[in-house]
Amino acid sequence: MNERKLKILAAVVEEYVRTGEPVGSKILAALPGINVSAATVRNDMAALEQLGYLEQPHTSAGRIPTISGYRLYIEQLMKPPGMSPEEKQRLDSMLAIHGSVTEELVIQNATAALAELTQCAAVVSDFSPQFSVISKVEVIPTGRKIYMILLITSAGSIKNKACRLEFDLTNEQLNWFSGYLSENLEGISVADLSDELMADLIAALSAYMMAISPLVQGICELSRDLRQHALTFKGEKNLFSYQDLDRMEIIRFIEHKDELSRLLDDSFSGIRVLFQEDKNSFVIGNSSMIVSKYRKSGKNVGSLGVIGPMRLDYAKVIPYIEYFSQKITDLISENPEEGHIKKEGDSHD
Amino acid sequence: MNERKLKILAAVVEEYVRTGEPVGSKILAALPGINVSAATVRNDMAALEQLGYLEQPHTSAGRIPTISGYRLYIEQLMKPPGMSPEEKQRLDSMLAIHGSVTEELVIQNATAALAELTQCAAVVSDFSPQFSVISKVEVIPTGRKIYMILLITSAGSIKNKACRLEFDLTNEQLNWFSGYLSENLEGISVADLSDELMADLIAALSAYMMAISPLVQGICELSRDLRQHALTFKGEKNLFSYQDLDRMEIIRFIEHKDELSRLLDDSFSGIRVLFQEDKNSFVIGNSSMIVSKYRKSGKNVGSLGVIGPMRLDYAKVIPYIEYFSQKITDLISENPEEGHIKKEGDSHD
DNA sequence: CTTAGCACTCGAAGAGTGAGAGTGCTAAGT
DNA sequence: ACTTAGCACTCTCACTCTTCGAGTGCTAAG
Repeated sequence: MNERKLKILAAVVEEYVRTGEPVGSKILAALPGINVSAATVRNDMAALEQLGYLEQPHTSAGRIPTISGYRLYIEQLMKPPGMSPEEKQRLDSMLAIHGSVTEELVIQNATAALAELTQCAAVVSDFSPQFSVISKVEVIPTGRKIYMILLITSAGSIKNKACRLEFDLTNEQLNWFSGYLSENLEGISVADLSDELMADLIAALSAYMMAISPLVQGICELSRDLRQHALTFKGEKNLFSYQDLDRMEIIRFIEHKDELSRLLDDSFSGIRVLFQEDKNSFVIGNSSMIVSKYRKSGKNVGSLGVIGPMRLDYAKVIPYIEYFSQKITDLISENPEEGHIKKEGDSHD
Repeated sequence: MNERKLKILAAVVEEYVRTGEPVGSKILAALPGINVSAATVRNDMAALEQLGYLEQPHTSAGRIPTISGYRLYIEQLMKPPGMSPEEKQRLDSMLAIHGSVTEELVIQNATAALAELTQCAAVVSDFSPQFSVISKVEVIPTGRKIYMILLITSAGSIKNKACRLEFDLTNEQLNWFSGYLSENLEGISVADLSDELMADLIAALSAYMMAISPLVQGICELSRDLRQHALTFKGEKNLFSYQDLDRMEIIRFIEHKDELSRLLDDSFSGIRVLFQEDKNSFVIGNSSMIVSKYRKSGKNVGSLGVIGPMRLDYAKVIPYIEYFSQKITDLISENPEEGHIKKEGDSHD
């Protein structure tokens, strides 16, 4: 395995990603940087095929990279072009759409930006809400026996739910209930909103349950919402533009969020690239998935990534993902020394 | 244009919708209800082609309906099977998912249900928020110079936005501002939240603007959000499963919501069916779009519909749309006599 | 170790063919 | 006057056959 073989492998990957056609020895020999004849390239390619990095769709076609080929390219061969300050600024401005004040917005914006930039589907599994604290609980009558429950967290996200009661509450009842909730829930960490805590709440309120049961149930549902981290897709429809991804598989993939979710929540660090290694894998055939963790004050609190065709400009896309996950980490981390929410236009280096 | 020709046209439409193959005279002649020979059917089909209701993909193929053919079928020929009480109940239960307490939820659920039932994309343009009233305005500090503005309407929808100020407000300032907003905005109809009203607000607060300008701006944005009715899609991805719809066109269509929005807001009554009449139309080729208005207390306040292939079981889908739009009308109308929010399980006939 | 030369392989694209589905027309039947 | 059987005709689809060319592996010479 010499230098030149690696160079040829890299060239095959890049050329195949660019054109979508199997790459032949003639084309490679003509490439700058490869200063040997087609015959030599052929010999090297035969060796690379032997090693499992390349394959031939059929005897008289060029070579295409195998999964191992892509792996080797991504891990050792590709040379991501450094990002220019202008580019960084462009990315930053995409993050700041509508002045993302809350963590949730930061993360959602970053995911949408990633989908847009890469023309792939982007996905994020955010369980940072679990590490926040209930900062406010309100019950607001909105007319006709309907009451709105609001839960606001320290991370700035709002959950709400409307409930219909059998009877209207008196002001006194409302104030009491509202006060009780504030007393007992505000300051509690979301992770501690266990079903037991909810059961306690229900027990404590049992005397009043007849009247307010839908409200209590609403609160339980909201707390469950908060605890379970949501998986969000952006730009799924980008996937449908790629010829080499099967529509049915895409739909299956999008609809089975649970498997994806399990995978994203796996603990790992750095960037991870996944392919459909075997037919039973839930990853879409001919697709690749690149995921990265982001952190909040040192703890892993979510993963984001893109799903696209295997023929992907990894040298461009991977740095984007790295940049975004680092950026999210900076923006949502609590320690102002190591990263905090800054205004658009500030520099981040 | 006699009875039999109409029967044949209907049969061609139904058969073509079912199989996707051009329909020949032999198949038609064999159909129950058509008791003439294939030759006679051929003569009639030739006449229907002359009249512009049918066309031949090529000389030796069967006939397929033209747009006019579909139109005539939809307007006069199809016989929608009446919905059984069980079916109505099934539809009703789809509407009640998660006990749709607010109008917004009712409408969103109905749209999702429609997409699911028809396996098409469903779309809704809801401007009912314009006819509701601001019932509550709150400003809630959520830490670190961040304040959350909440707008709640009488229809039960919540809009919120987080704003970052330069400095923290004192309790006094917060109470004053909060009170001022309640005083001046609560009870105002959303339709009246004009830019002028906002300008007045800004003028009145000018003395304090330095400190709270992001908040005021946030309010303006929220009021704009409320006034402009959102166009929502559900199940867009269903469209990608249809062979005869072009992916690129689908994407173009979904991304250009403005044209669609213009069309949905057009005033019309009853059900409207659209096809791609000419190549410049923004409607997807080979697709059809069926839209219907729903009302609130007599006023048109939104439209919902489905977008699917032209080969659609109109006799099934159109009644669904009619039923849902009527149901929404019932559920969101204010007059309890003619329709009001009822609990799941109640009857609606 | 590299390269030119060459025979070989195999898919893509085009041409040719037969089968089959469907038509329009004509002439006979009711 | 309308319906129907019969028939010649048309045109696509699926299939085969063939050619073309890109790309290969191997060999032998540099």
